[in-house]
Amino acid sequence: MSRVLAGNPRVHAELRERVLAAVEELNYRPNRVARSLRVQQSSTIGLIISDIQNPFFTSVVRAVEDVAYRHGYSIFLCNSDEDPEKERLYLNLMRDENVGGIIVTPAREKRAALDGDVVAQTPMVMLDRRMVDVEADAVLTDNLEAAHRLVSHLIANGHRRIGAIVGGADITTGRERMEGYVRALQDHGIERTPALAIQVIPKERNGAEAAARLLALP
Amino acid sequence: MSRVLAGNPRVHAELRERVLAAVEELNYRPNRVARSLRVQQSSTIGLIISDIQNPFFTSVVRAVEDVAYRHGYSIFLCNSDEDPEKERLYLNLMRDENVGGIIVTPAREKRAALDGDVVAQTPMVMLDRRMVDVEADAVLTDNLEAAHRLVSHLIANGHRRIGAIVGGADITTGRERMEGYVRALQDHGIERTPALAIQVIPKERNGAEAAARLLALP
DNA sequence: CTGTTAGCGCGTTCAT
DNA sequence: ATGAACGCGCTAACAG
Repeated sequence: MSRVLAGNPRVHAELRERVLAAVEELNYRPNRVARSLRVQQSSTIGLIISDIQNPFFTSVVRAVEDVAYRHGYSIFLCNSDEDPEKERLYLNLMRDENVGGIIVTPAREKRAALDGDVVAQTPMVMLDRRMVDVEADAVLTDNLEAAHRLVSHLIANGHRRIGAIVGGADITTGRERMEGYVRALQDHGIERTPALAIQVIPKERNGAEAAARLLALP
Repeated sequence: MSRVLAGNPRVHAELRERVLAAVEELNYRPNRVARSLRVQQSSTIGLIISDIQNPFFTSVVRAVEDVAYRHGYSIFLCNSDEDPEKERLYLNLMRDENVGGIIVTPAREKRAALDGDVVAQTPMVMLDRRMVDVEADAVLTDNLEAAHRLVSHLIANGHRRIGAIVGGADITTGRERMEGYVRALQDHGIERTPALAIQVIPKERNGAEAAARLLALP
């Protein structure tokens, strides 16, 4: 039976027919949990997102789910909510669930210590941000360059008093974008006003508060 | 060992210590797949959403994930993308994964036939929309009443030419809201202009197109 | 080509 | 209070 459903070619047509008939008759469905236990792997990808309400991450989720679906995989979604402790818990959980792989947008650059070595046991890819102390592939944008160009563009248009709201210094994106901002100002000989640059944990609410603070400046 | 970790009280303190020490030493982690196979249940909730990029559903996902987390459950997320066939596949998948329960926002009122009876085998709750041919609890809003009040409000403010863009007639929300719209017009003796009421599958793109059509009307 | 068997890692039951 | 054995449903290996 296993062989028939697995598409093993070395089975007689007649036997295959009989098995398929029985499958139909009993509307049998293979138990994925048992299968997963047996092969020590599951057709599931753990997706640990740092903020499920952030539209950027939403489109990530959508895209990942999309190609996973096309390949017969499904998604174990976790929302770390920018909380390293929750992230750690979920990372361990994914390992314990035998997922085929993990995609994570790390909440911080330094990861909290993991129970055992999740990374060694489960394929993992980082997205949008990195954990600096973990050896794994990552898909990233060049935040420094992007921020630098952004600020340079404003300067070219005659602006001199330029603010910035970016992620915390302990998140790749925040650190790099801040660096791009600072360098662009330097490169154009503009003096920095520290109060104009704010770093927050990247949630909508924090950004709004920071913006309000900037706008209230004299 | 199993007894210790399960918190079974009938085990000697000294033995418990020894077990705990070993657990620590080997940093042992229970295998959730094996557990799930054994108890025929998992601490996982299947969440089948009809459009992951819709901010309404995003907040649903967030909320569900939140309370699941607090109870030690995690989320198996699926995006049916308003496609009944994908929904059917995922419903079956959730059953095959032995999830503890399913939350679904149905893509259509009439569900496609399910392989076997998923509903009989797995607790299920419908959210925002119903499947009319499935016996299960549902958490809903009163769409008819809401649409009725909305339109009545516009009428009270002097408007007479009122358009509507709602979900398809084969989705609970679409059907009910349309009914509220129609009734409100009737109740205030306003003649319906059929071209003003459009029903589409509720995706951002469809809504934008419909709006453009409405605005192009003479 | 096909039937049988072992074992994945648990929780539970049956004996102590 | 604890150890031993069984079986959840599957796949892979082994034997015919």
